[in-house]
Amino acid sequence: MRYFVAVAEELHFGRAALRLGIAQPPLSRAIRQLEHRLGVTLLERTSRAVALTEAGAVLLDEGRAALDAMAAAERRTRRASSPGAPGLVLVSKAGAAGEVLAKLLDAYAAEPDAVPVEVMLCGIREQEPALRDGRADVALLHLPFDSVAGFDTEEIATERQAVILPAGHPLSVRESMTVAEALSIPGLPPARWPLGDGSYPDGPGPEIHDHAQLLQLVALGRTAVILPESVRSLVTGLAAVPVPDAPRVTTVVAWPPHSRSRALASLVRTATRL
Amino acid sequence: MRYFVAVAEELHFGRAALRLGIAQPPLSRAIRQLEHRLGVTLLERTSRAVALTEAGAVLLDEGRAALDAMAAAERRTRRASSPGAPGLVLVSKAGAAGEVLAKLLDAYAAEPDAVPVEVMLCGIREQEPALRDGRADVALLHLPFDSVAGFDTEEIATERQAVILPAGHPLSVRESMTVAEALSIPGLPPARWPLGDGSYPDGPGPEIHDHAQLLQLVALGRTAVILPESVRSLVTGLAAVPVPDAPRVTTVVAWPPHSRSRALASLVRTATRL
DNA sequence: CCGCTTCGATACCCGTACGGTATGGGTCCG
DNA sequence: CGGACCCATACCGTACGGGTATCGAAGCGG
Repeated sequence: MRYFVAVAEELHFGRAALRLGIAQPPLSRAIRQLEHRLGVTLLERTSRAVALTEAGAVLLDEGRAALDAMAAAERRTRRASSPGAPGLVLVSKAGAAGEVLAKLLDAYAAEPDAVPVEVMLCGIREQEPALRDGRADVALLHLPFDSVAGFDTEEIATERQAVILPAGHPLSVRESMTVAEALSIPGLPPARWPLGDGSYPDGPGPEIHDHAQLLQLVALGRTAVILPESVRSLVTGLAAVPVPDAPRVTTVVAWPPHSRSRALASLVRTATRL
Repeated sequence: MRYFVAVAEELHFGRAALRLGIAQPPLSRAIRQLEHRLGVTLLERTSRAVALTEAGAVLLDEGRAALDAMAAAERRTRRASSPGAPGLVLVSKAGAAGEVLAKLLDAYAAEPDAVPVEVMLCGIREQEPALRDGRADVALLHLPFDSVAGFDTEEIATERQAVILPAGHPLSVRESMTVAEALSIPGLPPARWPLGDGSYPDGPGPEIHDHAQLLQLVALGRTAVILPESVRSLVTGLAAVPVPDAPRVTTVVAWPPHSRSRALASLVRTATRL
């Protein structure tokens, strides 16, 4: 399965073999054997190019999920033993959910059955994979930006959004703005967020990988951005103008649905009481 | 992984080996190698008994999920090719959701991009595993009875519940009943539904596996049961008395979250328009 | 138009790792 | 104390995965 996913992603046996650390002929053979075992043609090969068939595309999707599940099994099992390891790994976007995160960690630490929690801060669009492949046990996600597909969730906070501007910007004296106004501030093109597949839409604004980078770009006067109001408390030197017509942002705690960890259940219970 | 799950479920190397179709010594060795590779003790063995460690319990959970994902990948890939196979497999509880199901199938069949749909009817608590391991692509579930953990869902219908009685039962002339009344009808002990782990609670009523069996038991005057009103249309010879204080039942369509099938998306879109 | 390059498939060889049988050793029971 | 039970160890054979060398088809440039 690892072999097939590599080939399907590279669409090139040579590069896939390199990535897998094996030679190309065994890889070709392995894929042929897989096709034979399934009774299905997964790849259309010409001597110049490789293309996925319909069935191949299905197996790429499903196979990725299965490999993630396997990796998750291995990681979580390793962590379940070894007392040095943290009891729970919580993943959050760097620079987001600061207040809520601190409150949650404090409240949980005060619980009688609390275990050590490791906080893992990562970029945008990195939380879901981490949760799926077992690097993390629980995440703080933000609706409607993040997708919660396939996870159990509990809402823990909701807040309005504001447009974040460089301090002293002429518009920072405004009482409120509309989304349309915030997206068309002269000289401050809106930042571009990654799409579902990791690519970026076209446009004049900078490409964003995480919140720290984003807020620095705002401070430098290169962009403006609509974000939950609470980020204001994270950085000085930025102005925030409420945007009433932007959707409210809901912070949710999310975890893999089959999890039966008592520590996780306790953390979630704490979160719902915030 | 298959080997470990077998041993963890049987808690007996000999039986597990039998189930796996291999001899016992290679199985012992395989488990030891797994433990060594993970650097974790998974099983506490004495010469008389085998017990799971904490880490072993984690691996049993996660490993089951991973094996399901692998099986799903294999099944869905096989079905994605082979034009004889149905394009979608929809699983529903036998005897439930009759009207909604028929309406959904009709509406979907009228869509321009409809593919053949195979309907798989199964017992209670069988839908979730079927969806997870790829035997089915989409399910009709009923809240709050079924758990939708780990699936994407869309609501398609909601209805009141009624207590289903043998025709001619003295109470069948009532305009309505309370839950408390319905659960304590003399001579008609409430049926016992399976719990999450497949076992049954104690009590006088019969153990239920599917709705067909249940309705037959009602017709025979052996039990009474609170069910969504629509089941009344399925069977003649039964009476239904509304139970206003029972929770309303919501029928949802559920599917694995990572699915990207166009046919499934179309079916879901049809369902939401019902 | 012909070589050269590119890329997947084939042929062949080798080592390892998996599966099988036989047996050992600890524990509980009669 | 012997026997039954059950997991571990020892040993052996084979089959499968991986490596190298090479082929054959398809673009592409001179």
